[in-house]
Amino acid sequence: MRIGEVAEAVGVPTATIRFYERKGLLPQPHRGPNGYREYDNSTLATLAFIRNAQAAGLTLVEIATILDLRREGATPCGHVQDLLAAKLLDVQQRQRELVTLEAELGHLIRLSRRLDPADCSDEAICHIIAHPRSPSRAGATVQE
Amino acid sequence: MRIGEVAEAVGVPTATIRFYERKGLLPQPHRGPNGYREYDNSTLATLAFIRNAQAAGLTLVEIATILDLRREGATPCGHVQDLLAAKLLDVQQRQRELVTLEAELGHLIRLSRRLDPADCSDEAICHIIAHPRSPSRAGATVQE
DNA sequence: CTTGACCTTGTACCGCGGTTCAAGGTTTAG
DNA sequence: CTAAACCTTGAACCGCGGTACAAGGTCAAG
Repeated sequence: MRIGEVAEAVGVPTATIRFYERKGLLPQPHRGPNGYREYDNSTLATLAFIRNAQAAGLTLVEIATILDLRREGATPCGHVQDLLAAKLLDVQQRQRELVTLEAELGHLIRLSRRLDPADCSDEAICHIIAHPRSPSRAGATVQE
Repeated sequence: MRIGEVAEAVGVPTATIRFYERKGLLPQPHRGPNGYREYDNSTLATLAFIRNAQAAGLTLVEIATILDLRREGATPCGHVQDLLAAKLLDVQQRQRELVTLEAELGHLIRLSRRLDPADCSDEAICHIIAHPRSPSRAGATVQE
């Protein structure tokens, strides 16, 4: 198969397939006499795997480590278990941060309904914001 | 005050202060005879505002729109209310995505305890992954 | 023989929020 | 006088996951 057919079959742009190749997610494919990349069905399987792994929240670098293990002949299942467990912790941590942020936003929105814009001083820029809840107590800085 | 003192007082690198200036978050400051930036207390207030707004999950571009309104002489409170309301929806949407992802990860991890690595075929790469839950039903693609 | 669809490569660009580096000028303490 | 600590500018770089563009080669249909 040529790259366009693979792209069509998997629903991914050809540029993305070349990008994955550069990143080591896909092996260097055979080349036809014209220099065109030639793929077989295993490439479709790998691309499908990448999609599923992405859906599980894994990064391309993490996915690459799995594919590398497989190419070395190992069974990457143990490594995958580790990655998934770590990812679950990440996701739960992120959830906690978002819950904190949600509470903060709710707090500010409720506050904004009590405040009169006429009272908003120039120096405060906007008096709705500038009401940090728990100044240093409930740590967990959030970056979105 | 010079940039280093401001940085010290607010707890932000000097490079970040110049970066904010380039992005329009801070106005062009007065310059001393040596070309050094000269700041007054209003800059400290603006930087504190930026920190609080970031803690509320606002992006620098969003914060800039607030500061711009204030510099035009307007009271940005209404705009801030809109931003916070939109941000709350974003956060809640993201939470839903993370709950879905958490469930998916839990599913895969449980699955991995039932599967024997010896059964993992080469072509599947890893049989733990490749079990998409609700193939197209519970939409909400997650990008982390 | 030309047109269009496909392929090749290398390179630059996107948002996001900065950080770091290079090459110089200034000021301050000893 | 000299060294350290400060300041200036412009520019490149980081991770992340691609996307886009330019300039060319190849191939099939009409």
